[in-house]
Amino acid sequence: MASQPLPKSARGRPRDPRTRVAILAAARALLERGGLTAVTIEAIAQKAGVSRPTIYRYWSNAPAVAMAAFLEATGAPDAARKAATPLAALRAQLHAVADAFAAPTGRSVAAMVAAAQSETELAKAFRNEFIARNRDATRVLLEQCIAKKLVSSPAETDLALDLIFGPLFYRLLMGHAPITRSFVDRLLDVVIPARD
Amino acid sequence: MASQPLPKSARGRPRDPRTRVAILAAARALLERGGLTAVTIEAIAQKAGVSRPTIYRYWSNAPAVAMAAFLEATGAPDAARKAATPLAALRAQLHAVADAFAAPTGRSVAAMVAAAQSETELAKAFRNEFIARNRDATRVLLEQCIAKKLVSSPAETDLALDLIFGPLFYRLLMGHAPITRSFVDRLLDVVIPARD
DNA sequence: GTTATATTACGTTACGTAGCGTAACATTAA
DNA sequence: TTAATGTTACGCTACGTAACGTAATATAAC
Repeated sequence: MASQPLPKSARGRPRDPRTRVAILAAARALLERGGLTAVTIEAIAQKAGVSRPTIYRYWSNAPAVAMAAFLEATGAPDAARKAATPLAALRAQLHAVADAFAAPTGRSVAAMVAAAQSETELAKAFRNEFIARNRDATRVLLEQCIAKKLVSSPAETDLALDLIFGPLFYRLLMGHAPITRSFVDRLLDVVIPARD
Repeated sequence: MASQPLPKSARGRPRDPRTRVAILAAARALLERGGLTAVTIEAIAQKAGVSRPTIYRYWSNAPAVAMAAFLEATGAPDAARKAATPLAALRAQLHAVADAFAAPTGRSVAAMVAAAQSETELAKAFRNEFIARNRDATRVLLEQCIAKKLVSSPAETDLALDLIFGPLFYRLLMGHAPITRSFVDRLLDVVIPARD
């Protein structure tokens, strides 16, 4: 009897899950230390104890690996959970963003923004994952604030998001001024002044 | 009488001014078409009709040439000259920025922001020239508006500048929404609401 | 003035290196 | 038997530099 061909994923030698993990961990470490230019296939291979061709069997090029590593290391924002009010939650979440941007992670974020400028696929992945994640989480909190009339509601939520995240990324990328929690507070004072 | 040694620039064969011009023009053209990755020393050399070593005698690497070409092509902002009031001038200048960011020039700006992430020297040059130029020009107009009480004065001018340029760069780099004149207008409505 | 000489710009050629992306083949795990 | 992985080996692009010769200009010596 001719047996049905098994699905690809079940035939042959399975991928060693440690391979993927090792590659991403190596890429992440290289990214944080030396920026995007340090993330070469050769360096990843050596650091991860994996052969170069194997990496190409997972991703198409070095920036793609870097992006995957970055996105996997960057979970959904969750700093706002134990806040009492939506406004406090919003503030807490943006403080967390400021902290991350000011820390070494910030350099990785900047590197990914830079990488996304030259490759469409990377740009799409970055926008749909990292940017959207932060924007959406903030949008939810912002709309809760509006619904509960905790703030003078801004004309448009999307505009407000640009007014909040724009300056944060601007400082991150230009480096003309530090990214602090008080900077976030002053931004919020302008964009969504507390009611009364 | 032992004559003083002449300044370096007066001895020997003078540089052919066309060399520098040709290199920068070639770099600029390559930058606008193919982004930063297209600006290689080899491509510049070929397009400019100049040898590779000659380029290295002027600049240390390809991104440095690209930055020089970009900065030379980007003069000081001047769109605000024939405006009637400081507020109109401010608006006109920022409309010009929006137009530039929405045009092919915008891609060059984004490419330079990206390049500035990996090299300190480039970052400094970019910040001190391009960013400072735009910021300073806008600051002057903004302070005129405040002095004449045309707007509700923002708490800090620098914060206002971040709130204006931040979202513009944010949209340029992320590409999640278009950069239009009405976007500028809505930004200004929030950051410096017109008085009364 | 005319002629040497120093100095600098530029081209040509060549070199070694890094990193890329791919192909061929052997080995290993299911 | 099938597919994952390692090993090795290519060819390619671009880099950055070095060596050499020549062109252009200024200064100095006569």
